[in-house]
Amino acid sequence: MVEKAAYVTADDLCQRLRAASLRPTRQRLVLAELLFARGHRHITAEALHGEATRAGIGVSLATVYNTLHQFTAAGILRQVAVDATRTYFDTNVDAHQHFYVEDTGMLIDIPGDSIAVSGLPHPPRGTRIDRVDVVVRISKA
Amino acid sequence: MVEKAAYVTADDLCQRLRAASLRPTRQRLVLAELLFARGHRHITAEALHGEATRAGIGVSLATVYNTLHQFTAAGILRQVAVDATRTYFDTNVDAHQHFYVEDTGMLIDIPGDSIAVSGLPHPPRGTRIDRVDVVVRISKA
DNA sequence: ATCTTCTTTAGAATTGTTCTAAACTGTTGA
DNA sequence: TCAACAGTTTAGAACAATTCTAAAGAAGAT
Ligand SMILES: [Mn+2]
Ligand SMILES: [Mn+2]
Ligand SMILES: [Zn+2]
Ligand SMILES: [Zn+2]
Repeated sequence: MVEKAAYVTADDLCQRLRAASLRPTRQRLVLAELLFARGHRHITAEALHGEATRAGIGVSLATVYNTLHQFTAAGILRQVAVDATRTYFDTNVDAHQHFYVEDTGMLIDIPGDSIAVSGLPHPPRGTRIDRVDVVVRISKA
Repeated sequence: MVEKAAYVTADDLCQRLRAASLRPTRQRLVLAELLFARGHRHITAEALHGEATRAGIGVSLATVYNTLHQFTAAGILRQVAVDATRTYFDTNVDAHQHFYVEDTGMLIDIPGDSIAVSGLPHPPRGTRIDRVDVVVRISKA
């Protein structure tokens, strides 16, 4: 709901990792900084690996995947399923929805309090609702 | 909206293929029958290939993929993106939404007229909305 | 029948992701 | 301070889903 402070210190990130019982290694700090230092992001593993590499920090792709999954398990990231060919990770873990630009593969947040879904039938007996995802697919013109 | 007749004849299927400028080959007819002969289905390429093979008809996996994509282009199938690891094809092309059972990978239709999404912001200028997908993720207990 | 075009297919290739096991690093506490 | 242990990283292999290639086969038109 409330936007995070624009600047996040290395110490902040350290805390966050410790809180998740993750050792603050060089790799995790670099990735955490790329992910969380400036506002929210929607990014794929490959893209994040590219950024780290371009930034001159050696992080293997395996570590990027490990880290993204650990962060997701820790609840500081979430996955968004919009396209069968790539997995997006979202640094915004508040309830919210997405525009998906099919031409470019870009995701745009829709604040959680702007959209309402009504008329949901009961889930099948023996199941409970984990989440309601809304993806608004848009394209040029 | 209206449910299709329970029985679909081979001739029906032929027509449908011709209407899409697709030659009614043995393979396409077999796949069309598996897909459309009895109510609606949500199925992956691999699963459909398995069914065809088990039914004793030789259809290559490449042909299954080709056919599913051709049917999708023709508007008699649509794809559903719920899980990054597999692509589901849906024989129900009317406006409707889904429950997704995360434990089993099963999809369950939610009639289009039961759910309403309100409060959608305008799409970014220069884009138009193609579709609004709602996925209700559910799991056991 | 013949020709043309469309279709099928085996197998290779590609993509995105996960696994393995060995080397390395952070943390702890003697 | 430093060994010892547990947690972490990584290259590379493996895997799963899907697409591509190019050659052989089947359909429709004449
Ligand atoms: Mn994949
Ligand atoms: Mn895939
Ligand atoms: Zn988001
Ligand atoms: Zn459906």
